[in-house]
Amino acid sequence: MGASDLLTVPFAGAPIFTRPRALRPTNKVLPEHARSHNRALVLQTLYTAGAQSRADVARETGLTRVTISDLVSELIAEGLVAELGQREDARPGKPATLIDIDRSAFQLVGVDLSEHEVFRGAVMNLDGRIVARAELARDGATGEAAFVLVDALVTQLLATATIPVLGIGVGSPGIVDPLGVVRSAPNLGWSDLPLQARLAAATSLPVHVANDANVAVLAEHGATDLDDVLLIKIGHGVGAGLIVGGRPVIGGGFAAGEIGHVVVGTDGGPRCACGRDGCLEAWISAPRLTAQLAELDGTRGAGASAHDEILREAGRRLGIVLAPVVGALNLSEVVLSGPAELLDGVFHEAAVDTLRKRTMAEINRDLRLRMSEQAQDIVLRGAAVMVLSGQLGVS
Amino acid sequence: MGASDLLTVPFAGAPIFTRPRALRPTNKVLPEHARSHNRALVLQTLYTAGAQSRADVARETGLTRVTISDLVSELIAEGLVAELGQREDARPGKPATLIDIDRSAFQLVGVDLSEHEVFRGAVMNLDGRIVARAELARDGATGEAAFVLVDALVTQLLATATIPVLGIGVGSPGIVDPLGVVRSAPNLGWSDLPLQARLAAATSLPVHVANDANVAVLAEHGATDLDDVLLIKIGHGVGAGLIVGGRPVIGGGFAAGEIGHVVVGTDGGPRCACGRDGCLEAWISAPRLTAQLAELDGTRGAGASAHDEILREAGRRLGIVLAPVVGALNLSEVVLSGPAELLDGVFHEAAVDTLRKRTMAEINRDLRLRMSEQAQDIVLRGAAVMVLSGQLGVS
DNA sequence: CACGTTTGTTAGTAAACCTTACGAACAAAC
DNA sequence: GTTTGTTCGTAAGGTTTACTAACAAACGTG
Repeated sequence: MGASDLLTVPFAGAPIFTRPRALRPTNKVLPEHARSHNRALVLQTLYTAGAQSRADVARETGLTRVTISDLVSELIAEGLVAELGQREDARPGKPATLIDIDRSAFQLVGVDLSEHEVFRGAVMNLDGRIVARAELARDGATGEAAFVLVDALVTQLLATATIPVLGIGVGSPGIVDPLGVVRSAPNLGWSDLPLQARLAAATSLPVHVANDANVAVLAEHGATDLDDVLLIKIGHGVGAGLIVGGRPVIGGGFAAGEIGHVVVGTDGGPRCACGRDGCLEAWISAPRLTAQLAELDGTRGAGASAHDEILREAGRRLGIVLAPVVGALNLSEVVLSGPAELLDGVFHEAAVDTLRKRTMAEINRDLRLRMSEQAQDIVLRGAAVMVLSGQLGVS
Repeated sequence: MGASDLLTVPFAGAPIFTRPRALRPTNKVLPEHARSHNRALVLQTLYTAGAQSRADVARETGLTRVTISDLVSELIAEGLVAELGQREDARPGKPATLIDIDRSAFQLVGVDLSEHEVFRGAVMNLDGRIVARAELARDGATGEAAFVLVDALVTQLLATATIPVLGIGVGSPGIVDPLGVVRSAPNLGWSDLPLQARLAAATSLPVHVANDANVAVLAEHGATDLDDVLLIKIGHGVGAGLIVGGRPVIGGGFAAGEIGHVVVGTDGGPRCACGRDGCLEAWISAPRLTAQLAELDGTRGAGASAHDEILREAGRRLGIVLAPVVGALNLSEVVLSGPAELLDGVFHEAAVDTLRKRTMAEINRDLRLRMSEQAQDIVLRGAAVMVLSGQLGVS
C-alpha cells in the first residue's frame, strides 16, 4: 500500500483550514463518508490514548466492538495499526489484544521557511519526535532560487528517511491559500508560487503548505485541550496563528494572523518599513528589539533597568494590540513564540499586565498568556500535525 | 406531526455555536446521521433557491434523483415540503413537478431582550417576514419579574400565531451559554437563569437562546455570502457578534463579542461605569453620544462642526479597537447596527478611515464596513435564523 | 472446578444510497 | 401525424455500513 492510498477524511480533522464557500466541496454525505470519519476516529483515539484493546476503543468512541474490529482489521491491512500482543495486567475475562498506531510504519517530513537566514527541515516519526534534521543556508536567495533550495532540502530529507514517508508539511512566511499556493511572500520574492503542487509533483507524496504562524499554532493546539488558541510568533516579522472553536482560521483573503502592520496605540511610535508609524512589527520584532538593546549597550552607563524598560514597553504594546482580539473572541489561551531571551521576562510580564488592565477581568478571568514550550521546532512540529491531520484525520 | 418530532441535524447547520470539547456530543457518525444531513441539505437548497423540481435539487446537491425523491416524500409526509403543481415554461421532456418548503406550514417566534426600556417580540413566517408584533414595557423589572415579563410576551405571541410554531428564538443581553442559560446579565439582574429550559417547559416548543449580538449577526450573515462577518451592536451597551469560517464564535467562557469594556488607545478617555478610563462603551455607547450631543446643544453657539467632531472621534475610537481584530482575523465584512442618526454619517466615515489607516491596505483590500440594513428588527430576524438553523438545518 | 466476566468473532438485519431500467410526458424535426 | 430525443419521477435490485444477538475462548474468583 502506498501512502497516497490513504483516504482523506471529510469530518474528523480534514478541514484543516476552512475555505470559502465557493471552494468547498459538495455538502452531501454518503455512508462511506461516515466510515471515513469513524476510521479517523479510531486512529485519533489510538493516537491520543495510546495502546489499548479493540473493546477499549469501542467504549471510547461509542461504536460497537464489531464495528471497531472491522475498522481495525482494515487499518491493520493498510499497515497503519499493529497488534502488540496480549495485555499483561491480571483481570477477569479473556485477555485483551493490545493494538496501537504503528508508530514505526511511517515518518513525516516538516519544513520551516520562516527564518531569515536558513531553511530548516526535519524527519519526524508519527509522535512528532525528530529523528533527523537538515538545513540549508538561504544566502538571500529569492524567487526560483529559493524554491530550488526548498526542493533540495526536501529531497535531502526524503533520502534520510528510513521508512515510508506519510507526507510533507511546509510552513512558509507570507500569504498562503488553502491549495498551498504562496500568494505573496515578499521576503522570499514569491508571488503566486504553487508550492504545494510543485513539491507534490517533485516527490509524488502528499504535501501540505500553510503560513508559518498558522502552522505553528497547530503544534501548540495539540499541547492543550482548548478549542481557542492564539499564537504570536515573533521573529524577523510578527505574525499570528489562530484557532477558534477548534478550527484554524484562515481569513477571507487567506491572510488571517497578519497583524505585524496593525498600528498600536494613539501616540505614534517608531517608523515601520511599510512607511507608517507605530506598527506592531516596528515595536516588537526581534531585530528591532535586539538593535535597541545593542544601541543601549553602546551607551555608557546603561543599566539593567534601561534594558528592562525597552522590553517592558514592547510587551505593553503587544498587550494593547491583543486586548481587542482577546475581548472579541473571548480567548482562553495566548501563546508567545520567539527568542526567549527577549520575550520570557519583563516583556511577558508587561504583556500580561497590559492585557489584564485592558480587558474585563470577570469575563477573561481564565485567560492565560504563556511562552511556548516548543522553542525553535514549533513550525516543524506544527507541520507534522498538519500532515497527520490531513492524511489520517488525527490531531 | 408535532414540531418537536423534527430531527436535529448534526452537520448542516446544527452546530450553531461551537461548544467546548467536553460538552460536545460523541463524534461517531452513523448512516442515519448522514441522512439527517442530506435531509437538511434538501431543505436548505429549497430554502435558498426557492421552488424547483426534484431533479433540480438532485443536480444541485449531487445526490441522485432517487434519493431526493425518497427524502422529499419524507419531508412532504411531515408537512415541511409541498408540491406546487407542474412547471409552466415550455421545454422538452416530461414537465417537472415543482416542490418548495411549505412556507405556510409553520411560523416562528422571535424575542429581543436587548433594549433597555422594552421587551420586543414578533411572529414571523419561514421567510423571516414579520406577521405580528408585540412588546411589553420593562419598567425596570429585573430578576424573576423580568422573566415573568418574557414569559408573558412569549405567551402573547404564541396566541397570535395562526399556524403551528416551529420554535422560539431569544436574543438576550449578557453571557449566554450553549444550553441557553443566561450566565450573567447585570442589566436584567439575571445570573445563571436557565432561560431556554424554563421557556421550553412553559411552551413545549423548541427554544433557542443566545446573546443578542451573536443573534443579530446571524441575520446579517444570511444577507451576505461571506463566511466571516463581524457585527458591532451599539445601543445602551456595545457588543459584537462574530462569525468566522461560517460558524458563530462563542468563546471559551461563552463571552465572545463582549468588547464594550476593552480599553481604547493609549491616551486615557472618559470614565466608564466599570471604573476604568477609556473603555469602548464609555466612548461610543448610544446614551453617551446622545448625552454629549445634548450637552453641546445646551451650549450657546455650538455649530454642526462641533456635533460632527464628537461623532468623528467616537467613530475613530471604534476603528482603533477594530483594527487588531480585523487584522488578526482578516475579516472581509464589518457591520454596524444601532441608531442611524448617530452612526450613519461622520461616525461611519471616521471608523472606515481609521480602520484603513491602521491595517495593511494590501491585505485588507476588500474589507467593507457598512451599516446594517435590518434596522430595529435585526435581533428578531436573527432569532428566526437561529430557529430555522436549529430546527431545520437551514441557514 | 463451576461460575461469572471480558474479549473478539460470526451471522443475520436494518438503513442508506447507489446503479440500472422503465413508463410517462413533452418539444422539435420530419 | 409520426418519429426522435429529452426529461421527470419511480421501481427493483445491489452494495455499504453499522447494528443486535449469539458464542467460543480465556481468564479470575469463590
